[in-house]
Amino acid sequence: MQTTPSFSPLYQQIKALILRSLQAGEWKPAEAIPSEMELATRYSVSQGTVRKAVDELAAENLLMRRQGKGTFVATHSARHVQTRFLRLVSDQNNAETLEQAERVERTITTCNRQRATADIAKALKLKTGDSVVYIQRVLTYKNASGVSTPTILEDIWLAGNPFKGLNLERLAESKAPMYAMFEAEFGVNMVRADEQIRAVNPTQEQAALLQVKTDTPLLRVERIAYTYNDTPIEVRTGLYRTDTRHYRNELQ
Amino acid sequence: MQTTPSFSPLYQQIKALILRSLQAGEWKPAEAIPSEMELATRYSVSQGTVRKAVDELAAENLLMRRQGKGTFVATHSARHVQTRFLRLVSDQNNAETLEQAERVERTITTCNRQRATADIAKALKLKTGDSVVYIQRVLTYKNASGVSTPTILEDIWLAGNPFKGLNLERLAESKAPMYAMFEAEFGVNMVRADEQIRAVNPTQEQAALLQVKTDTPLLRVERIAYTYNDTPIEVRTGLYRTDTRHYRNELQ
DNA sequence: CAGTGGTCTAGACCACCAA
DNA sequence: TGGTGGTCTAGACCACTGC
Repeated sequence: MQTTPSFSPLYQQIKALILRSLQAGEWKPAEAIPSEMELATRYSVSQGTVRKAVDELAAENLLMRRQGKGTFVATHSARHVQTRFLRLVSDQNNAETLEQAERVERTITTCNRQRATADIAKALKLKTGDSVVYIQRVLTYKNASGVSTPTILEDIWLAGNPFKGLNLERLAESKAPMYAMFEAEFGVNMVRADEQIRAVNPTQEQAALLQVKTDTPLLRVERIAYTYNDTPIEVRTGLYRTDTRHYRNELQ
Repeated sequence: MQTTPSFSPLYQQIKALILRSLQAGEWKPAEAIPSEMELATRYSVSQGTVRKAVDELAAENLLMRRQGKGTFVATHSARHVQTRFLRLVSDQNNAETLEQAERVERTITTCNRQRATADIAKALKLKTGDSVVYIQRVLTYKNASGVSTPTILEDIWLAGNPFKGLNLERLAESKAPMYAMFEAEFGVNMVRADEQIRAVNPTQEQAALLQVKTDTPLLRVERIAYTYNDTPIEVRTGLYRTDTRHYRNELQ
């Protein structure tokens, strides 16, 4: 054992190897990866070393462990993690709301291919003018009384290359959350995101889409989302109404 | 070894014992706790079991490990963790800004003892009418050109009991961040917090204190902060100007 | 140099799951 | 029943710190 080519702990090297396999798509989302013993023999290390590598990947939400069953590649399709990246929740955040799976309607208002502006290109680590997919959509929540409230307006820019063939039709016919669809249809797994939050007023057009007045304070949430290896792949600007909902955060 | 009175992993029991010692103040913030070997003999378990318990406490930011030196009780006084609970950062978030330690001026506008309202009491797990300390303050940032901008307005309610003797003078004379002072003077260590974020407009009074117009959109950040064992001990409502700063968040 | 945390191993046993 | 992850141990060695 103990190959140590460059100097880093063995388990970090194993972690990098597993990461590479994930990235290469050797194991797809929701599939099981080989057992700890198999990985140990494959990499010629002890089970404990594999365990530590897998522990870290599980802590970063790239893998999911299930005792007695195996270790699985994280997926956005699993029921309880669909809202992993959506921090806007109802003010009466009761079990009820979670049970009812929050009837959300997604309306795509725009979907086309564009040339990246300097800002977008920089955030996605592309060159200005490179092809990107632009999407605008509105999320509308329906409460128990049947009242519909447009609540979230999103402008989304996706790196063009990984999303060849994405268009309005394919978006519209997908009923799954967007990240679950990206994963299933394009093999793009969102793993991490940074957000910057500000309070703003909407423009005329934005106000119309959210059915609010232009002097309504809204949250503007600017997100950059990453796949494996810190590769930025999506820029997303969300406008959130916070009259009956709030952005929740836990500080540790 | 292997006592297992109730059923939970040994390392969880060890973790609970260490937590109890922290809570009881056996080891003060910034002090070293006993070495892993000492703890192992003290609790009659192997070093590996202690290690796993300490690992989890370190992951939760209750302990800090330093190779070759020891394991230390987390503190809000340490230079690089002073802003652990303040997520509002400059838009040009460069090294410079961090270096310069962001000249902040804290102005206490109010400090008195009050009877808890129903809302505050509930959040702090007290009874309506119990004694609480109320503080209002303004944080003003000074940039390199010497321009001062009042940026954060905070209303703070503290559980009365742990903060006996806290008054305007003691607050005013403390130059350290508030949580560092709480820790040093009252033995209260903030460990975790939940925040709810909305976009709002300020009232007349709030607008005056932040030197903005009443139609300026602001972030309202409602925080409940906890000590050991998930005991709520502070309710804090912040109003943040986001014209040159933003609330940053990392999603995983 | 001695003492601390960090890594790695090998092996035992437990808890959970499915067939 | 056999396979999976989860716990626990004992011992070896490494890397960092400070005297």
